[in-house]
Amino acid sequence: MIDLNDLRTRPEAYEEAAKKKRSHLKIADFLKLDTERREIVKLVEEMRGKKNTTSKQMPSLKGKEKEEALKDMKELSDRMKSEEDRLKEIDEKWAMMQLRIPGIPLAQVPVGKDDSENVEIRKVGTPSSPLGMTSGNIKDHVTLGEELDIIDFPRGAKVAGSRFYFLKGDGVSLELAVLQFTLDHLIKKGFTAFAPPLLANWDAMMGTSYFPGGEEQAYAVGVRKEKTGAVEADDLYLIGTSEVAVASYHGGETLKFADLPMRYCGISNCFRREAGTYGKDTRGLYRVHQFQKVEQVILCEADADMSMKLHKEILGNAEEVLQALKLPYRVVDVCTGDMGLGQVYKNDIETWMPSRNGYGETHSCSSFYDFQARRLGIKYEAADGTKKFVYTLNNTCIASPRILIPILEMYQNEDGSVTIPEVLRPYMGDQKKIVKG
RNA sequence: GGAGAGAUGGCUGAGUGGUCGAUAGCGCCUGACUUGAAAUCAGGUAAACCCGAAAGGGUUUCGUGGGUUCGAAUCCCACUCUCUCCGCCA
Repeated sequence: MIDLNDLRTRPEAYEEAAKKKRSHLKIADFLKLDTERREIVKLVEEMRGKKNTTSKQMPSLKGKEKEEALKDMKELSDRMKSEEDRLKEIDEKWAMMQLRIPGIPLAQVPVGKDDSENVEIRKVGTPSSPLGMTSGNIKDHVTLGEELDIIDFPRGAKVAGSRFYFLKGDGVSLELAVLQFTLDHLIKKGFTAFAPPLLANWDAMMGTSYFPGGEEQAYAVGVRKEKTGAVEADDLYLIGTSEVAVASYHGGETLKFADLPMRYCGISNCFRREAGTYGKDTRGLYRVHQFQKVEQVILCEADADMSMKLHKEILGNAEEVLQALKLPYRVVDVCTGDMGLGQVYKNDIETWMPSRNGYGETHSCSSFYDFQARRLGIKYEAADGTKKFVYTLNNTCIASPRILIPILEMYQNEDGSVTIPEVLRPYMGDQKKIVKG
């Protein structure tokens, strides 16, 4: 899991990271438990050693000798049981606590409490009114979607509840077009595409560091019985991103150095409960329970420079898609308070959305160093023969329907029609516009 | 969903209560022979963690989790996965 040697060497760095990431975990508490655990481990191992030694002699013993040995062993066995139970108890606590120890943000990451303190690092394109509009009669995507009969919110709510929707007719084609365009873009760049399982187990959710902590954001199928590990039903979770499945793909494996970096992308439906967001972004396609996403996932050697190089690469891939769609956007450095537990560096891309009269988050690019790899157990054999944990990164390449917001709104025309972005037309039978009727 | 078979080291495959981390073969490494290679022969060859400067020592691991036992790869229970047959099905 966490690099314990590193943690023991410089606990203050982790303490600071926890503070910056607004975690309540006290590293000192963990270290105290860690020390306690090591003492018990030592004790238990000594007892086991003694047991093993005697046990090996047992077959050669006879008569009185054997009887005495049996008596001793019985006694030792009883004492061991209670110590082993104590160890098991502490081990569980220790492991859960360890899962909450953060990755240390890079020095350049701005310190801040939440997304309001993210720092803009560049702006591409100029925020503007929709391209085909001269009047101020600008419609938002909800109105456009309704009038063009390509998005249906009321019926989505009827069938599944709030934050669900139907895409319909050209709305479906537009979504598939933008996904296919993006996927092709990545495949051309040498990415291997995955259509992963949409359900994942606890290990995958934990390994990618969504669990523990994010349980209430995931739809669960089946219930895990505490402790026994037995399952009530299926014990699976609907993934919130294909990253969960794709990053876990090589879980427990040792990779060949020559195969690194691995450039993977996943296309999948994504499911999020969005608990705790009541009343936030309730209108439209911005925050919905189910969406589709093309996600980039990178596994690379344990090298900071290589990781940063790839971070920029996958950030660039996403920017290229937005540029091809001719949508204005900006890139921000995400501050410490808005980062996930394991992330060491993170950029968001925010795309201009006229209805919000502002930028809205559409992409999220994260570097994890070995944080996920340690949880997932993904190693590689370095040139010198030693085994190291890989570094992982991921970034959205496109997420729909959220990206349909700027597309519909920026490409709307005076007559209420929507022009289809040129790069998407080949994926829609050269259709140029979405019109009423 | 029903019936059955199985899961052991990089691979194949032995092992049904004790000196078994585990026979054997393949593969791989080292050495000998050879101008070189092949073949042959000899030796070696799992991982994680802990203690140690090192040499070395210890613990754990035979699908996973429980249990029985002084002692479990081996016996019992549950689960997971794979394969075969039947049923159902996009």
